[in-house]
Amino acid sequence: MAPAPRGGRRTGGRRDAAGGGEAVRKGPWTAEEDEVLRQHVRTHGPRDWSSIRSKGLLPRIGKSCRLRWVNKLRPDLKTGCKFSAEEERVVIELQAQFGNKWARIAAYLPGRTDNDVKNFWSTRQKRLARLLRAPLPARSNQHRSSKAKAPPSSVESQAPPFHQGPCLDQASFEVDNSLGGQCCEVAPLMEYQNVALDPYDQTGCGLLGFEGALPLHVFPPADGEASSSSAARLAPALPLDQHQYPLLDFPGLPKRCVDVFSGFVDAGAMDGLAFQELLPVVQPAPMMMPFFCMERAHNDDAIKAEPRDAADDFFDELPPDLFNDALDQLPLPPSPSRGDESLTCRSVCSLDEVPRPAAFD
DNA sequence: AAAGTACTCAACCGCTCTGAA
DNA sequence: CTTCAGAGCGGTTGAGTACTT
Repeated sequence: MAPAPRGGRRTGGRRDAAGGGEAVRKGPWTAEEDEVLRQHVRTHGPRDWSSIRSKGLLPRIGKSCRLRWVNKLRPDLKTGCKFSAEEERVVIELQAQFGNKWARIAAYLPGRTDNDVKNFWSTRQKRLARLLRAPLPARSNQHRSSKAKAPPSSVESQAPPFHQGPCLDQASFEVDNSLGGQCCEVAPLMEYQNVALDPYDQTGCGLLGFEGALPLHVFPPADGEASSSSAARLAPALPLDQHQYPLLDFPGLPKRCVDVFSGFVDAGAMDGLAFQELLPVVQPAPMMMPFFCMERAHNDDAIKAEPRDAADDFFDELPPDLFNDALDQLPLPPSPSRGDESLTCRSVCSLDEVPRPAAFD
């Protein structure tokens, strides 16, 4: 049953000086208005929104008509169902890739609109902020400037710098001055989120290992591996022996989720979002964030035998090169100058220079 | 049951982009 | 080249609902 129409804000029309004095209606749409709009689209297609008002069909501005169609009336919309875990995963992945380009992200989610994605992300941010018991950060210039004119060729061709994790605006992690004040780039939460959610893992095993306190690299598929998203791997950006390994305390994790001795978390024992949200909370110190080493269980028959869920099928239906494209676009961090690679989170070597953990070979 | 809080989502605003004149 | 209007996008708001205390 469809929920009762929500009360829109600023209901009631007002005079629109630019519209020739005719009252412009705002606020919630009625079923009659929706039908008029549908009829217009049937006749003219989803365009000429302004003509709806100019022809006297509806006392709504074209902008409002377009929005109503795009967000509510389009026949292919998934209405009334929450984002699935896989949709969440896609959003997180693509948000890390594209930033707050909701329309672009929504293009990868059939039946979802930019508004849906935006609302989902906003809700998620609030939830995370609450979990962190910290207010959302003051809006960064970086995000404010999303509307600022950027060189067109660079905006689309360059993904956000690796260190500019968009999630939470890096809010909750202060610079760790214990590293001599040199580590000025806070490791983006998104990296951890990505790993926690294991967006490349199609095995369903959900095993995530934590081994250190490093940012990650995404490895391209190794030779001979299928050129699919599942071949992507994450690995520490720096040699393990260059870093201290913090003792990790996961007070919030259900005991059954953590194998204390192996250091692996059974992410499958809790839903992805909860696990993901827990991560920032349980980190003892900013730069002591553990990294999570992807454990592709190629050889684990038991894991392979686990039934695939609908989430996996969802990914199967995505264009096979979707994530390859995304990975291809991951910016290569600048090559480090010798000797300072341990100083900053982003001072990591190019992918080719990153040592592949033996576990992946 | 009431009050408070969190969540969802529709719809607005302001701005940028784009193409036609 | 400039102007202008329409389309599109991202940010924000606030009402209604769900959940918790």
